[in-house]
Amino acid sequence: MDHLFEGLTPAQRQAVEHVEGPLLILAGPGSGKTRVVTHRIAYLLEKGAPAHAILALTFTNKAAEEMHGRLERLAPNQRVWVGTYHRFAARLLRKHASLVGLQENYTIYDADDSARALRRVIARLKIDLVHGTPESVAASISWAKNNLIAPDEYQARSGHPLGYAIARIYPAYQAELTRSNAADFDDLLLHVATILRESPEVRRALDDHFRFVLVDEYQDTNLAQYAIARALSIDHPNLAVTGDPDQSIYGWRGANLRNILEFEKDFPNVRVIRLERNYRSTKRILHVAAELIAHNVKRKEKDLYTENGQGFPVRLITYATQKDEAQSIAARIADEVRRGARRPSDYAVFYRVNALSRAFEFALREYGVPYQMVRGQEFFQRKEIKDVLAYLQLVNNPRDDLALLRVINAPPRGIGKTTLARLSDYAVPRGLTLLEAARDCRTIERLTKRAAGALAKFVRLFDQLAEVADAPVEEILGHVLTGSGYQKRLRESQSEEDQQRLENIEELLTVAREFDERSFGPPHLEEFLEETSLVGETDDWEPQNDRVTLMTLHASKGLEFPVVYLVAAEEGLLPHERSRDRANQLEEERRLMFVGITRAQEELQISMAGYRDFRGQRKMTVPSQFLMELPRGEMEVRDLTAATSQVEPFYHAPPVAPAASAASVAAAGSPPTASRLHLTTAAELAHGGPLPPTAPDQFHQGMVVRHPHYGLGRVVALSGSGRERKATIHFGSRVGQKKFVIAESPLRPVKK
DNA sequence: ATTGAGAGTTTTTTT
DNA sequence: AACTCTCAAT
Repeated sequence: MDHLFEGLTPAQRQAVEHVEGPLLILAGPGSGKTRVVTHRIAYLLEKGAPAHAILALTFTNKAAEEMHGRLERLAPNQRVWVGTYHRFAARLLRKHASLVGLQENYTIYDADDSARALRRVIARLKIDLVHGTPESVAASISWAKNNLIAPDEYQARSGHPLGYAIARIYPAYQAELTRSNAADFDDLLLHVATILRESPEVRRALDDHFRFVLVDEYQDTNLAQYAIARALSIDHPNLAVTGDPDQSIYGWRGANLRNILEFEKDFPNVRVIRLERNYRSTKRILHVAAELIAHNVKRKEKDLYTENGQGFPVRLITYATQKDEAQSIAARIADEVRRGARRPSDYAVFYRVNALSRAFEFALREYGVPYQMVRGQEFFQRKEIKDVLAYLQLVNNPRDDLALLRVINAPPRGIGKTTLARLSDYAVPRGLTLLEAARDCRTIERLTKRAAGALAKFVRLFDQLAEVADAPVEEILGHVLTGSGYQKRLRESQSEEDQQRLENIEELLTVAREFDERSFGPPHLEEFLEETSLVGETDDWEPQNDRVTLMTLHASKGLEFPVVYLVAAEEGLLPHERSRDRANQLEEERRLMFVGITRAQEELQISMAGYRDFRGQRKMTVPSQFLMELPRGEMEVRDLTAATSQVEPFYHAPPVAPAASAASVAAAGSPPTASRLHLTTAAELAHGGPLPPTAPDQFHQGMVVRHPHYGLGRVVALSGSGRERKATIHFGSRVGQKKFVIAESPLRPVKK
């Protein structure tokens, strides 16, 4: 057990040894918090706590993975539940869906889906949002949900012009979700909190099951999340939370600082441990951070200190233009890497908004420096991916009207606006889903013959897909792609864009295949869908990739890098213009900058540009007010407004890194493609032994193959792995579909 | 019903 | 600048 305490300070050790009762760990940046938490879990396990009794909740997938990885090294193969709040809630909701009027196969709507649903509701209610947009309504509803205000409890606050509209829209929106058997992100938390409040048996059982609950980034907890953690810690109040009020940057999502500032009131006998020693940064960096954050009024004073060296002065640089800023940074990185002083992965560039990444991507590519951009969601947000996933969603949950609307005319089937309006007019008064209504298409008088025919055909497609709903996900996906004609349409298209879409769909097939391989027992469609809606692309960020990291300040939380470039420290961006009016929002922006600064281990550069291009316009900038709050004595301040850098690219990326071409933009932005494909192949080689005469991996979704007896056919769907890999082939209408185990079949790919 | 052109708008941050 | 939405032409 000693290995768990090795190298820990007394304070850290106390935290690790704490077993029973509430615990609050106030951990400054770089104070070894994750280490303490994982060691404590390992300690609990060694003390005999069963793994399933431990629940660790994080805020982001990235944090969950980090924790899980470290835990795996300390205590291998222990099945401790480590995951995000949303994932945990999604699982619980699966089990107890009926308590809140849902079925276990409910669909999770992402922000985009819920915006669509909301727009439909607003249109149906014929509400004219005089002083507002659907987005602002969505924000208000989200706020209400995060604060556990149910649809019927929502009261228009005086002075809120949208209030009355929202008081009408919110219940209707919620009814729409329930009717569609769907939950939005906020619902996952709200529903679970409701279940825990209204069903004492369930609450007690879960409280009893999860004896030890840990919450990371507690300062970012909103009321719904707080209610969940609290409800699980009543009979067994072993709730341990870690957090740092100075790093609370999710106020806009309903995070309530109160939760951490008053934890001690909620749990009177709480043990408070402060971790104030910083192991990460140099003295100078830490000092700059401390000076900045001291300007916040609403905070608990904290003494950050470090035994690390002074380090280099923090650089504060003003460039002439955005282009100069990006180019000099790229040039400097390229130079240091070329000289062997550092590796690309030592560097990170942080910006306030994603839109700023472009200039840096461009410059880094120009200098041949490999980079990876951490960007939320992206992959799963793409049109073609959402379309294809919507088919799966509909198969999984036929009540999902939104999914139906998305796919019913993608690819075009001649089912347009008018037909859908008529269908909806038929469905709504009868309480039918759109799919059910479509089944009645022959009896709906107002529909044209043509429309009815198209609908009937779609229903037939759905029924065919429903038949394979229990197959491995990759196989279902295959049937979707062929059956719907989606893949065919893209394949026949001439446009470059559609070819890219095809590749993205290939990628989705790979994701599905990996999911199938990873599952214990038969893969479950609904689990796949849960995973894809709750996991952003962010999670593909690989620290071991030797690339420069580009990310938003928000995404940087919890990470550390030897060299940090914090760019675009300008008024309107940092602090962002939308947070200037309210004092506490301004403080949150300051905390955001604090988070960014404290990611740096050895070197930090903060920069701004005199001019910045934004939305096509070039505008003169104003330095961030935060810059005035930094201690100039520690810093090297330079104004390069007059200078313009003119350096040739000289560093050339190693072969693994993408070359500078149009295609590599995507590759650099979304590393998964190559690595995923590669990993799958390797795994299969290990798994399947010597390869059969026909390598299963030669077969791809949609390709043409030859069978000695049946002749030419096309691959409809694939599933399984290694020797087990099976292919469903369509040989034309006379023969129909046949399924083969590839390794034992005489099938051969046909070269084009 | 579908497509294409023009107008208008935009995301701050994430699950 | 890039994206979405609306409206008119096919």
